[in-house]
Amino acid sequence: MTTANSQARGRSTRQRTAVSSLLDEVEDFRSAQDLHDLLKQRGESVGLTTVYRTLQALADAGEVDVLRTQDGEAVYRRCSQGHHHHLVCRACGRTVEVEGPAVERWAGRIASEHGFTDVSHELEIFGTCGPCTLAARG
Amino acid sequence: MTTANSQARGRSTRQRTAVSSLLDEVEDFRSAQDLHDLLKQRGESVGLTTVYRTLQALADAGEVDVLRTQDGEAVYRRCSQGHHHHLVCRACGRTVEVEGPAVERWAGRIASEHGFTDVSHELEIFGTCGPCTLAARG
DNA sequence: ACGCAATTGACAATCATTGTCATCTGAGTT
DNA sequence: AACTCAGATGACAATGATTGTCAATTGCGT
Ligand SMILES: [Zn+2]
Ligand SMILES: [Zn+2]
Ligand SMILES: [Zn+2]
Ligand SMILES: [Zn+2]
Repeated sequence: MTTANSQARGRSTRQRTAVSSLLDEVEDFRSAQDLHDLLKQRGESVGLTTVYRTLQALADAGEVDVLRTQDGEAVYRRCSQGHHHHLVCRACGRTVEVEGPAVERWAGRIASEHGFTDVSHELEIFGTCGPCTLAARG
Repeated sequence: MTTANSQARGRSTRQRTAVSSLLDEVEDFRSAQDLHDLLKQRGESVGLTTVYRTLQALADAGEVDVLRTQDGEAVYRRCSQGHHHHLVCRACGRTVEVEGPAVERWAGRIASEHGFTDVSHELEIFGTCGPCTLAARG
């Protein structure tokens, strides 16, 4: 019989461990390619295809958040579990998780008022963080 | 001298007119490829490259809104001028423009609380519209 | 140690988007 | 109306992220 606790997470491999623990250390949103390069630098080389698949699996499992940069590239970040949004610095990528219960309610109400079902939403706030604001002033 | 009123909009060509007036008629978010196909159907054929360039110009001029589908494809729609958000059907693209003054205030407050400046935000609500919900039930 | 299904990764394939560049054309000028 | 030429077009190639393929590898239960 299977050891019951590994919640449909598949086998434990060197590659998955490497990707997962890298995500624990990096705190900004990063592309699959970025993460792949970082792994190579650290000598924990993992095939690019595997990086993509692992990230996808983690995203499906809700363990990482995915969003898209302005040019459509997917970027990943390990976030806290519950539903939340992001305040992201355009200059350096610094990210703060934020919550807005009122926004959640508002979105749900708007959607149902218009007869939409199976509702979800995406909300990101972009700006220039304190340090970057200072840096930009010289 | 130039006729002064054409606000840096470039020349008036058959192709640009075709794309622009197509956008007036279509009310959902559509990809460049979709719009290109629609034009072909209508006998107003326009090169795909030109469709892309025209959409980009319109987007830069703030005359169309752009957002990305879940798989990263850019979709375009002629919207009203002011700041607003969208309620979009995942299945058919049907779109409703929505406003949320409270959300605007919330986003600004959150950002300044964290020392961010030059703030903007993106907010889209996704769901299945009434007709598509019915269709999905058979 | 054994056996096999899950996993990996080099490589090819896909697909939206952008770059190239020879050709065409809008719109002033004569 | 004919002339000019910078801006515009479009067929085609190139890019770049992501996904598909499949033979070789490996985790893990036996
Ligand atoms: Zn910053
Ligand atoms: Zn939310
Ligand atoms: Zn619909
Ligand atoms: Zn807003």
